[in-house]
Amino acid sequence: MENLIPDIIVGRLPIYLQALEHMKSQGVMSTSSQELGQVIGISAAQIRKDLSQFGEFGKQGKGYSIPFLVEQLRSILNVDQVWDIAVIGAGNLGRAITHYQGFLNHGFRVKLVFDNDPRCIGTPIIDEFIVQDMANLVPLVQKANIKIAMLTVPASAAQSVTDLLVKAGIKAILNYAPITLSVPPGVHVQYVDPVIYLQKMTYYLK
Amino acid sequence: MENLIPDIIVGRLPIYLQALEHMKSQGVMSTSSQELGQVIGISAAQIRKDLSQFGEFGKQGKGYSIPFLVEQLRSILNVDQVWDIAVIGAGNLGRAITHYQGFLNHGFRVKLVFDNDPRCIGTPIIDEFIVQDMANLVPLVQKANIKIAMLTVPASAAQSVTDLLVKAGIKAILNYAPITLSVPPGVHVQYVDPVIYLQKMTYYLK
DNA sequence: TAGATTGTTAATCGATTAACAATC
DNA sequence: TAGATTGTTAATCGATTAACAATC
Repeated sequence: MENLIPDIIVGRLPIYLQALEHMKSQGVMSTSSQELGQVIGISAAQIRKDLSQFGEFGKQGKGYSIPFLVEQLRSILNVDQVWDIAVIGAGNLGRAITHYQGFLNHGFRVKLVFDNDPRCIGTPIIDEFIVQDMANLVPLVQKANIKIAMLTVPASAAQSVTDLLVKAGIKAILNYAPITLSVPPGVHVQYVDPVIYLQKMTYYLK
Repeated sequence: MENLIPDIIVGRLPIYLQALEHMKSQGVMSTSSQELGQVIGISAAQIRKDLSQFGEFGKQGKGYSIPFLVEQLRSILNVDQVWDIAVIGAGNLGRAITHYQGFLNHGFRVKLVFDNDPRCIGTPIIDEFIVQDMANLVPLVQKANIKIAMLTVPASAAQSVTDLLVKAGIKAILNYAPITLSVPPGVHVQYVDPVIYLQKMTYYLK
């Protein structure tokens, strides 16, 4: 039987991975839960508890091998492979995402870009990226076997586009639109509307 | 004495506000905790409990007046005013953010944009937006009395730029760079690195 | 009035922290 | 070996849910 890991723990794993990859790129070969916790602002006990859900990755008295733990976390998070992504909406944000180099080497690659604006369809974003007609979204996403989408369309279009994405077999949506999406069970959504995060901070200001 | 509200509750208020503003724009004048919860996927009990931290905004048997609750939430979140924002990094993402219309009417306005690339400094992003030299960040942010920054620089520059922002009096940072920032107490940081959110979802895929 | 829905209390559930034996 | 740090257990802390009297 599958051991069910709380979502809140899963959400911390990418943060651990990010910090460990940074240390690794600096040539640091090992760390402790204490040191890692200091860097990312999480208690050492919590890091050890979280990791213990997945195995025993450390050595008493020694801490953790960074290359080993990076490898383990990549495997746990399924980013020891490359996931193709469809970007929906070729406005300023969609194009910025398509240009972003930060996905490479972290498990992701933008493969298709869609828009419904005729002035935009067929134009190149970079060399190989031609903006596709949203009307062809379902067959093209299905054919490319893409499971992840990034949604950068206006709020007014977001739900209807989401319905298309679900129809096309998309299982994970990173949503930049300022609206809560309705999706069937088994489809994951993460919200990254900047306004939500800014308003969370202005509560504490003034 | 100030009543201390848990951060997790504060984080839900902008979601309530977003949904209520959407309903309001549709001409809906009132709602219940049940209905609102359905829309955003949060239990009715939790919504009532959260709101009760700040006052009594509903009427038994009737629910909540949407215009009234919107007004109250805006006031609680301090977005019944307009906050000027400094965007740091005039790359693809920084420029996309500067163009984004979604801040207007939600409490925010991009006021200054900075970069350190000489080929970029002095060029206009839109009519009134000239990219400013990062070397002038501290005095310009101080003079404009800006308290909120959005950080779109590479990870390698993020911490040193953050130190400048803190020096300039910035109290809230929305960080797109893939790195945990170190800030003094009283400075708030929210993380919106897309890779973190994508990796959180790929855990559940395949 | 009768029905609906709030605000709040108490019970449940889940997450974090502290502490330490095991051991590298 | 002595010191350091893990993995894990038990205790604490906090968040969510269920239930219902109050009342519009």
